[in-house]
Amino acid sequence: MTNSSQFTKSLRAWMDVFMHRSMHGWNHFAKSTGLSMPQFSILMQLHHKGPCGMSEVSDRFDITAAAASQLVEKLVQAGYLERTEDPIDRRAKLLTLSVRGEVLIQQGTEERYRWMNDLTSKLNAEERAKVVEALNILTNAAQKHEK
Amino acid sequence: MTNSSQFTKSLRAWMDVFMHRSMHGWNHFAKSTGLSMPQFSILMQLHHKGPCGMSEVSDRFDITAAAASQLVEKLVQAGYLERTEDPIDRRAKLLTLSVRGEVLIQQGTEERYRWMNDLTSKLNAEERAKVVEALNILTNAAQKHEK
DNA sequence: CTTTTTAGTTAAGCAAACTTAACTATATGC
DNA sequence: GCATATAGTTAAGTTTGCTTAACTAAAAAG
Repeated sequence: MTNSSQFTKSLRAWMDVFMHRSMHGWNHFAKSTGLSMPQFSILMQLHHKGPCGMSEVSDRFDITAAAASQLVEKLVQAGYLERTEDPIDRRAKLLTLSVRGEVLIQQGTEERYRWMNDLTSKLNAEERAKVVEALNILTNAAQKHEK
Repeated sequence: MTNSSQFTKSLRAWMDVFMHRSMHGWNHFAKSTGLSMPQFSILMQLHHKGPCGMSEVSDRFDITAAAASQLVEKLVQAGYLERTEDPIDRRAKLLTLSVRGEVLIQQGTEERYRWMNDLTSKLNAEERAKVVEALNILTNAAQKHEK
């Protein structure tokens, strides 16, 4: 097998198992909190990208401004989000995760992380070191790639 | 920093960026196919775990048998799934991805994979080798852990 | 200063996911 | 063999996500 196809194969295998597992986990967690996936995804987005306006929500999830507004309204009512007026542009709103929202996402991440941790708990020190190094390489590459 | 907390930190950082990105990607892809996320998730499950009965779908997604039956019906109508009678237990149904369903999931995986590939395209041979090794370690660990 | 964009909200209505309840058909336990 | 449990379907009704359309308010353009 060529190096390149080995790379492809390893990437695919890992993505397959990891994505399947983590999607299931998030779904399950979202349900346990009483939030729908669209609602939950907005919290995730805020957590990941930081505060933003309403329009970024509708862009990101490819829904109308009306739909975004309604989803956000529910999250504000439930206390997961804070929606303040943007002082620079008073038409715009500034959406930020509330403490409650932040805690919720942390808990979800914790559960997801725990699976990874269990899974890697039987690795020896050398293997763990290799995993750390590779994940750092990937995370760096992703950050460069995003911007 | 201790080794253990370095490990935790690397794991978290990678999970955060990767999950956010891939969930967005799947959402987008599902929307482009005209399938809803619940419908799409069933196809993903079938792809990942292989053929199963109706009850496994309702268990897996934590929905009633009625809901599962209705979702599956739509997927069968759309030609993504085949629903046959289980020859051993004639009450039960055997759900399998059709060729069309398989192709759909392959396409989605392809897109997700392409992102990873772009992101890693600037890595040198040594880095790629490290990534391959680590992902193989993780995939193996996950497979042991699942069963 | 007036016109036009832009950001967001609200209301009405449709479509999809989901539930409960009643049902059919097959398998299992006694 | 009969009662009971299990696998799945169908129908009715609720909830939620989403859209379009009409709106308010502020910013930008002229």
